[in-house]
Amino acid sequence: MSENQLSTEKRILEAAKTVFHKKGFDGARMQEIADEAGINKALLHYYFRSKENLFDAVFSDAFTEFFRRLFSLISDTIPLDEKIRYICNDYITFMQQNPFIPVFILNGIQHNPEKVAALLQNSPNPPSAILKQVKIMMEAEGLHGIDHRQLIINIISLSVFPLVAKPLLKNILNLSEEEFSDFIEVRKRELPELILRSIHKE
Amino acid sequence: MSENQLSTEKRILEAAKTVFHKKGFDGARMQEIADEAGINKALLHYYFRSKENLFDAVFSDAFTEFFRRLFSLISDTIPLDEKIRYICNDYITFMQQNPFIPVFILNGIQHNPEKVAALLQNSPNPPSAILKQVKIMMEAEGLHGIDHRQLIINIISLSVFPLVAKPLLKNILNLSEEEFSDFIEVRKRELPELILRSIHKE
DNA sequence: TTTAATTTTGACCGCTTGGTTAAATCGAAT
DNA sequence: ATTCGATTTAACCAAGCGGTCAAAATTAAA
Repeated sequence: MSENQLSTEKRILEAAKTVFHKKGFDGARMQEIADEAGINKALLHYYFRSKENLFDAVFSDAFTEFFRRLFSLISDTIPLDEKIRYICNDYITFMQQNPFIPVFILNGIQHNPEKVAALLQNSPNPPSAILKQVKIMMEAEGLHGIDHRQLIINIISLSVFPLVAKPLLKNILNLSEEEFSDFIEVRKRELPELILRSIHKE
Repeated sequence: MSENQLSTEKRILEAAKTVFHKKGFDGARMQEIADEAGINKALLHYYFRSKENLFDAVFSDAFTEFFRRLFSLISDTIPLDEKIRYICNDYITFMQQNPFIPVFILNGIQHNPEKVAALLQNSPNPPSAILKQVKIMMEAEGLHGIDHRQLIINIISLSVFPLVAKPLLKNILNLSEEEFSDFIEVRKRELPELILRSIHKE
């Protein structure tokens, strides 16, 4: 094979990722993916039998990467407050680098709920185990003021949503691209403190 | 016109709303909307010239309703803490009743950013005015610990995101429909307190 | 060099899509 | 009853869609 080229299969996956992330399943065109990969459309079907198959591959990747970070950080053995700082930072940064992934996943769930359920349950860190772990950890630190599930959802909401709604927020807050970045940087610093204050009894 | 029937145009809009909200622009089919409205497909084009036009009508409705609540609540003259309580409650309730709207709007933004910008600027309560108002109000109450824009985003994030990600959360937290409702009810009570604690200097 | 297997292509297919059109139907005014 | 405009329909169209296929090009094995 040639010098700097990736394998054809990898090129296809990269192209499919670009197109599917931006346009979703219904909005994506096989021809556009082929063009993006610089190959013939028939070759897509040679490697992945159908559009559905190709989408599944892209979705699994995105979904796995999205939750691997969260779940592995949560199940780490560092103290709770440090954990919260890590999650906010790590998560926000990841989504800054992959701006289309959150909405892509949200739509993907509606497109095929059963597959998502299967992906979650077959994860190396299934949600049920994570939940139990957080609950135990919070009890160990004497935090009874808030339900552990509510805490998790708060962390995710505050970290994820502003980037999910980025185009909207930029418009509402009238921010340029740089100003929006600054705005997010401030959040990275302040969010953990806000969350920690919300769980420590005063 | 016949007894209990709505006007044809209203019937079309209702049908389009149902289909577009659930499937988005790309996933929706004009034939499906026609069937849902119980009319011929050509009639859609008689009232609205194109799919794009019909979508715009539906999107404007959803978008306007979504932000009218927020903006009118914010610009009300009640005290800040009461305002926050109202927003959390009202907003969460609205989205419980219109589960598809948030993701629909999020996708709509990607589909036609310029139109969204226009809708925002032509609103009776443009964002810039709202922002200024919140800033003044916070300064009047001596709240200098947090940027007013960060506060607004926090409120929206905590209220909206759990319902945007409902199918995912139900799965992760392993909740039935009723249990999820209960979970959200708890949030309605606890969110305002959490937010208020985050802005009052200890 | 010949052979066999794999990879890539262009041309093609059947179907669905948004959209059009001419004719039919209806409602009210004359 | 006739006319006339607005409404509704069935039939149709060109374009675009996902997908197929046989042949060409490439690579590896003999």
